[in-house]
Amino acid sequence: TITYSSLIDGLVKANEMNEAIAIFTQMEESGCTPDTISYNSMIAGLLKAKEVNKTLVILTQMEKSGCSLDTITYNTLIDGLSKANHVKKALVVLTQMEKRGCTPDTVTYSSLIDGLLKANEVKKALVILSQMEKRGCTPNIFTYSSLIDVLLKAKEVNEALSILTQMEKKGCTPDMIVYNSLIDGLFKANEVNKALHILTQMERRGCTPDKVTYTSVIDGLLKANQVDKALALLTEMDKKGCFPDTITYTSLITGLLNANEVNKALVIMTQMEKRGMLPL
RNA sequence: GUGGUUAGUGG
Repeated sequence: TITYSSLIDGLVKANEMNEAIAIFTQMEESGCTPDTISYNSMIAGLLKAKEVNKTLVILTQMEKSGCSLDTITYNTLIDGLSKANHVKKALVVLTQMEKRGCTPDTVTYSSLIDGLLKANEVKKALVILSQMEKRGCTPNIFTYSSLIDVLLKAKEVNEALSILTQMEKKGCTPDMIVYNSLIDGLFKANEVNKALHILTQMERRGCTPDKVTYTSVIDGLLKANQVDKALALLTEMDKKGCFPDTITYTSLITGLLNANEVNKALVIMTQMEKRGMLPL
C-alpha cells in the first residue's frame, strides 16, 4: 500500500493524473487496500485537475470502504476546492469536518483564508480569521503571508503594512516569501521607494533575495522606467549565482519593449537563448 | 525506527 501511495503521490505532483488513476485502479485490482493517505493523495490530484465530480465519487468510495477521513483529508479538500474555484464548497467542508468531530488546525484555517481572499471574499476571510483565534489556533506565517499578499494586490498598502507590524509584534519573523510578496506588491502599487526599502531591510536581516525577488524588482523598476537599474540587477543576481529563469527574461524583455528599448531587449533575448532558454 | 498525503511569493 505504501509503495502504491508513493507512486500515486509522485504522479500527482507531476500532474500525471490519468496515470495516477490507473495506478489506483491497479492497486485495488491487485488486492491492495487504499488507506487514508492513498485517498488523500488522490483527492489532492483530482482537485488539482479541477475534477470536482470525480473527487466527490472517490470521497464517497472512501467513506463506504470504512476508511477514516483525517484532518489532512479535510485540509486537502478545503485547499483543493478553493483552488478549483469552489470556495463556497470549502466553507461547507469546514462545517462538515467540525460536525464530524475533526478539529480544524492552522493549515485548515490558513488554506481557507487564502482561498477566500483570492476569491475576493475578504470579509469572510476575516470572519474565519477571528473564528480561528477564538478557537485558540494561532495564525502563523502562512496566514499572515496570504493576508499581506492579497491586501497588497488590492493596493491596500497601509492595511498590508499593518499586518506586517502585527505579525512581527507576535514574534513571527517574515521569511523570503513574505518579503517577496511585499516587494512585488509594493512595486505594483507604485510604491517604488517602499519596495526598495523592504529589499534593503530584507538583506540587512540576513534574508538573501532569490530569483523571485530579483524578478519582481526588475519588473517593477522597468515599469517605473528605471531601465539601467533593472539591468544592473540582472548582472548582480547572475554574479551572486542566482540565475535568471524564463520568467525573469520574459519580464525583462517585455519591460524593455514597453520602455521602447528594442535593442536592449534583443541583447537580452540573445543571452537567454545562449543559455538554452526559449522566449515564450 | 521523525518511512508515503495538506496551506503563502515573480512574467
